[in-house]
Amino acid sequence: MRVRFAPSPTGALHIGGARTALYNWLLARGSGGAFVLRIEDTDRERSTPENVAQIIDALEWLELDWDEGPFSQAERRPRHEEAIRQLRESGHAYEHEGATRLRVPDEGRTVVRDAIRGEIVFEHSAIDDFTIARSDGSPLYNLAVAVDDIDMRITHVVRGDDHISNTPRQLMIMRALGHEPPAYAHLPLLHGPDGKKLSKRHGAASVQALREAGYLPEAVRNYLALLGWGYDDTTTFFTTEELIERFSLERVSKSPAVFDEQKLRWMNGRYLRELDVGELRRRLERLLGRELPREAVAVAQEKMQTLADFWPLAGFLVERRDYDEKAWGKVMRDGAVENLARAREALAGTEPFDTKHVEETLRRLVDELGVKPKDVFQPIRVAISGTTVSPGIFESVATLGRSETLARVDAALRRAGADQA
RNA sequence: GGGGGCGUGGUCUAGAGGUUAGGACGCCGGCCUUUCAAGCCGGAGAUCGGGGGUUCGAGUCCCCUCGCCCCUGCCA
Repeated sequence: MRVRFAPSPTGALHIGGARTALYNWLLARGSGGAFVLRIEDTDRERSTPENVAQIIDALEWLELDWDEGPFSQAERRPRHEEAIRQLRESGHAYEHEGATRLRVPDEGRTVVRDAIRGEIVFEHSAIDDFTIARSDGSPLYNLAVAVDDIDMRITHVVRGDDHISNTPRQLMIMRALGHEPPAYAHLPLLHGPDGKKLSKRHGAASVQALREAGYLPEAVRNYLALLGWGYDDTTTFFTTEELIERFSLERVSKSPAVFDEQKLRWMNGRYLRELDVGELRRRLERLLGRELPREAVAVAQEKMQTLADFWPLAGFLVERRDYDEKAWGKVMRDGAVENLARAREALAGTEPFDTKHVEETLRRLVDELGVKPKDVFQPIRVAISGTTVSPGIFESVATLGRSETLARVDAALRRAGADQA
């Protein structure tokens, strides 16, 4: 099996393209075949080196490696011109106002045998003679694709649904050139929440945006695999090996799917929690560009859904930050300040200062004061984290350490005192 | 306009004539409980786009219809 991913470099790779690449890659890896990367850059205005680099970058991040390429379609122009010449000489194409058009017979039909949709019939009467080369001689999309797929000995063309209508044209070119076409499979398109085909206009849905938002490539692969494909009625999580083994075109659905970031977040959280702390720390440090204490990472892990969640949730374990005024106002009232002062005394004597002993200390204090747990815990939480949401309070306090915890509590007590005065 | 594709809860899907239409995300409630999550338990939500047929029986087969999307470019 020889498959290819042939994006046109129009900017960041969006998830629709990423899914097409993934499916092709799964097919190649599952069959022991080859995955060819070809950049469709014959439109010079849109194809910039930066855009090409973005695609390569996205594929690398997704860990979808290719066996051949990247080939530049533009660089194959001599071969395309040769094919155009051949078509004109054989009478399959003719010149019209300087451009070259393929002669489409009025009679007959071209049948596309699609692995996902079955046979699709196109009556030739509905297809006009179409242009295969501009008047300056440069080859156009349908010609270049047909020639390249033949030359690169592609056996299965797996691409988006939006190419179905172009398929009979490409088939005609291949046959006019004397070649048997490969097999085809057209994937349902990915739509935005507005129901339209996904494009750059739906901004956030690019691979680079997902990376920046803190998603894991393995989670993205799993999620993307399920957008348009299903294995059975219950399995949701697949290792990449399982995807390679189980993926098949026969089970690809026919209807368009809508990208749902909430579900991706959920799935990403599940993958995140499976990571060992060291690995999670490495990934966080790479994303945030700074070193992080292992303990802070361990404490935050169970509450993160994306890597980007770490800082807002647990950044206070790394550096002090300002109080959230709403949180302060809500918690630092009634007996809160007094409870906080008592907690300070108790923690000052806690030995050793670990999670277990911090918990014992604070729970004992709750008993002594005869208040509800949160009357003691929340003021501490606000004092050390600045807000009402944080990882577990005992772990947080222990991770922060005695001196830093006491310093922050003291600062909060001073502020509370100033408030009253 | 012409051609093509698609239509199962808000979303992703299972279903290849006989199931109380299954699962997942999200949502609601409960448990847990130190906040928020996670986890566990439970719940609401689909007359399978609509209408006709065929059949003892249709989401599954046939016809019609509606809706959405794609192509229709000297873009890809």
